[in-house]
This record gives sequence, structure tokens and C-alpha cells, in this order.
Amino acid sequence: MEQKRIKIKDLLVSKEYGSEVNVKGWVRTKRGNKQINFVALNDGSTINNIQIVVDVPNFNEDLLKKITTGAAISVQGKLIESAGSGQSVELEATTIEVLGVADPEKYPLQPKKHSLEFLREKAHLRFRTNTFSAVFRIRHAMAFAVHEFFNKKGFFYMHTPLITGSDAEGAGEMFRVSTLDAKNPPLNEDGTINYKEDFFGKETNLTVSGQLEGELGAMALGEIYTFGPTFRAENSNTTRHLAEFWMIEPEMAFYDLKDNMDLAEEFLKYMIKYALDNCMTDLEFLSKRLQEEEKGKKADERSMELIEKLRFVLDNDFVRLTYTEAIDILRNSKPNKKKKFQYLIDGWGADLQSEHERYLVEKKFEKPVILTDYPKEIKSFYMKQNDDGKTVGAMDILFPGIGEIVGGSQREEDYDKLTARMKEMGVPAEEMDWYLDTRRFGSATHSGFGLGFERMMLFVTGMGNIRDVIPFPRTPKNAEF
RNA sequence: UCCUUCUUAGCUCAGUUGGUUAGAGCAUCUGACUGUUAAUCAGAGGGUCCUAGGUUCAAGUCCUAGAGAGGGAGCCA
Repeated sequence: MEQKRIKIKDLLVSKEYGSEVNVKGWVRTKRGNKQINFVALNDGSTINNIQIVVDVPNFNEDLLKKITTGAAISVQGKLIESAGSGQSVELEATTIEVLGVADPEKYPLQPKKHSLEFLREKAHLRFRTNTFSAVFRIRHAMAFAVHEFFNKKGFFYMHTPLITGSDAEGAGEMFRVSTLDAKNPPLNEDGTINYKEDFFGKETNLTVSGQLEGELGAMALGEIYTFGPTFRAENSNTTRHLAEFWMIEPEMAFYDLKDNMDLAEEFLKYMIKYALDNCMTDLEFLSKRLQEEEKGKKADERSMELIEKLRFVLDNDFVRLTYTEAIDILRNSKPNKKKKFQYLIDGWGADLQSEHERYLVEKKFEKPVILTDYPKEIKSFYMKQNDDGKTVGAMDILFPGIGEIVGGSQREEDYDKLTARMKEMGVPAEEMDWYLDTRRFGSATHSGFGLGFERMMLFVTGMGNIRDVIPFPRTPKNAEF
């Protein structure tokens, strides 16, 4: 009689030697000789494999031939203490069933190391590798940690729309949503497209941010957060941009900028701690992988060991400084004086380039930095205008190796100041009447921020390319699978 | 979008100044081996040298265009 299936993760810590169990999974490797075969089997529950010991004379030769890398098999067997070194337990097979064969001539994943670029082209199968199964188990844990953190704090998870009728969010190029015939759209008399005929009777796009809707929720429920997909049609080709990514956007009534920073720092540390507490075997694997990869580099070019890096961020306060202070530090910095920066800092007002952010985070302070109070000219219309008339209550959190991971602000709560700023920046107030109602009726101090989930994933897993921390990346010219 | 590097076997790569039949490691297959750990050893099969033009007696190698990929920059999360 077939036993109930046990997951390999549970089996590996089981001490019930002699018990009959069933495991199902995918073959990683098979090796051996005419008398004995060893099959490394993985079912995705853990990065570790169970070693199946096959006494060859007891099995049909054709059956054993079908057990190749990638095949799905079901094994009935006896759990025993391993006779070899390298694992503590193994499964002595009594019956084996091949559930699905994998032609070794055609199966793309070979029992050897593959490049991340190659696996990106095989994104539908890369879950079956150690690296990607580790990354996506951690991704699950991080998503769970997001909800756990906010739920514990009494925040409400709010679903903001993915299709938006507003094009004033001001966070970048948008993807049009339309059911009109692209070849023959209905036209107005002046030749422009008549969107009154479209599905929603107006121009609609995929959301670039749930923030504005999130503010509506916060100004009633108190503290809310969103966690959902976000779409940007920017032609960005970098290791840290996606056209479709997941963003977490908390929005809190009665929080000022400092409260906002405190929450963001606590949140980031919570996620890191969650990974350390729950994903250690996967982190250890990724750390080892990273170190192998960096073996070729010089000692001073190597990054801090992954787990050490996570603990370091967890144990240290983030540096907090204003934009103005940052400019002073940068202006007097060695690379600026020696003209090593590509963009030299000479005055106040310009946006920081990534070389400047990297200097602050990786050279000067060597820990995460929260920059606040940016010039109003380089920030969005909804940010709280400071009393100096020059800066706004913005805060960006910069992480080593990643750059900007969080962008947030205290929101402008004053109706007159907000509308004046919208006018200056050409934001159409008529379309935003619903948003302005929060300032008309019961306005109050409130703040929020956005965290790019995949950027957090980059940091926690130590992966170098954002395409490798989301199952099916969408980037310019690429929407496979 | 800009700058830059790359595209040769299933994978990772080598291929000299333009010159005979394009190589290696791994993977695959076959064989050997009674406990292997990326098993080991021996052998075999495997090529649209990214695509299209061009220069030349002769192009994987030089030139032009295109496609795709990596890295960096900008935009940002």
C-alpha cells in the first residue's frame, strides 16, 4: 500500500529510521554502477535533496533508464541513516514510479552550473534550479513578512485599482488600456482619437502608483498599505528596473516625516529579520554562490558576505541627513575635489546622480542612508512644502548596491498650497478633484512611502539583476511566457 | 534612449597577421567500476561560426546594416 506523500523538507529532519514513506519530486542527478544507483531528488520544499538509494538488481532496467535529470518520480522506500558521508538520512527505494520522463537530449537544464543569462531565457524551467528555487522561496517569505508586519501594526491592506483613469500620478510613462481597434480607432472631428467610444468612455492606463488612492484610504481608516503590481512604460534597461513590478505603499494619517522614516526603517529591518529567521538554508546557499562568483575579483572589490551584510543592516541605525547636508559632504569629498565624479557638485539644487548616492552609502557612511528635504523643483507636487520655501518633506532611503529602495514624503495637507503647486507644475486640478477633497474635508498631517519589492529582493538575496528576483520579468522588448 | 562589450557544439568558452578538415571543458550517449556527492576512468556522436549584404584568390576573423544579450548612464521603486 502506498504511503501518504511526505515533503523532503520534513523527511530530512525526520528521525523515524525504518519507517516506510513516499516522496515525489524531480530528479537532479543520478549516478552509480550496475549494483547501486544514487538519485538526488528535489521537490521544491527545500533546497536540499533527499538521496534515493537504488539497489539496481531489484529494479527493471527500462524503469531505471527513464530516471534522468528532470524526470518526475514517486519513490516508496525506507528511511535509513546514511551509510555514506554527505547526508545524514537517505531513502532506500522499494518501489519507484516514473511520473513524467524528461528526454536528457532535450531537457535544457543539465546537471552542471548554468549562467543566469541562459536561465533567464528558460525562465519557465529555472524554478527547478537551486538558485531560483531559493530566490522564489525567499520571495514568498518576504511577501508574507510584508503582510505580517503591517497586520501586527494595525494597518489595513487596501486594494487600489490597477486600471486608472488619471494620468496625473506623475510617476512616469504609462501603458494605455484600451479595447479600441488599433488599426481603425474612432476619431474626433480634429483627428484625435475619440476615447468616449472606448470601454471606460475615457482614456485609461495601468497604474504607476497606488499612492493617491492610498491617501484616500488613510484619511479614513488611519493606516493602510497597498501591495500590488505597478506598471511603468519607461524605456529603462538596467539591472534595477522592470516594466511590471510589485510595490508596497503604506500611507498613514497623523504621521509626520520623522514618523514616516521611523516606520520605513523598522519595516525594512523587519523584512531582513524575517529572512534571517525563516530562510537561512536558502540564504546560506545564495551566500556561497555569491562568494564563488566573486572569487575572481580583487579583495577590495568583493562585497560583504550576504548574511553578515543583512545582520549589519539589521543591527545599525540608518544615517539620516538632509539634502543640503549631503550636498556639503559631497562638495568637500575627495572624488569631487579631485574631479573624479562624472558630475561634479558645485551648487545647491541639482538632483544627486547615482555616483553621488553610491559615495554616500558605500564609501562615506557604509550603511543605509535616509536623505530628506530635497529641493522642491526635483520632487513631486504632493510633497509637504517646508517653511524655507525651497525644500519639501521628502525622504529617500538609499541602500548599498541598490540605490534608492524607498521613496516617500510627508504629503502637503494645505489645500491652497497644494493647488498652487499643482498649477506651477502643470498638474490638471480638474481631473484630481476627488484627490483634493481630502484637503477640503478634514485634512490632516499624513505621510507615506513606496518600497520596490524587487529591489528589496535584490538586497536580501544578493542577486545582481532584478530580472532574476521576479518569476517572469517584463522589460522593454521582453514579455515572454 | 545614450555609451560600451559581446553573439562559434546542448552549456561555458578558445580560435594568432585573413590561409588546409573550426577546437577544449562540461553535458549527452556507449562501456568500465559494489556507497556515489558537480562521482571517476575510457571512447563516440554533436557546428546555419546571430542574420543580410560587401571587400578579397581566400572571411569565424575585415567593412556596412539589422537583430539579440551583458555591463554602465539617464528616468525611478
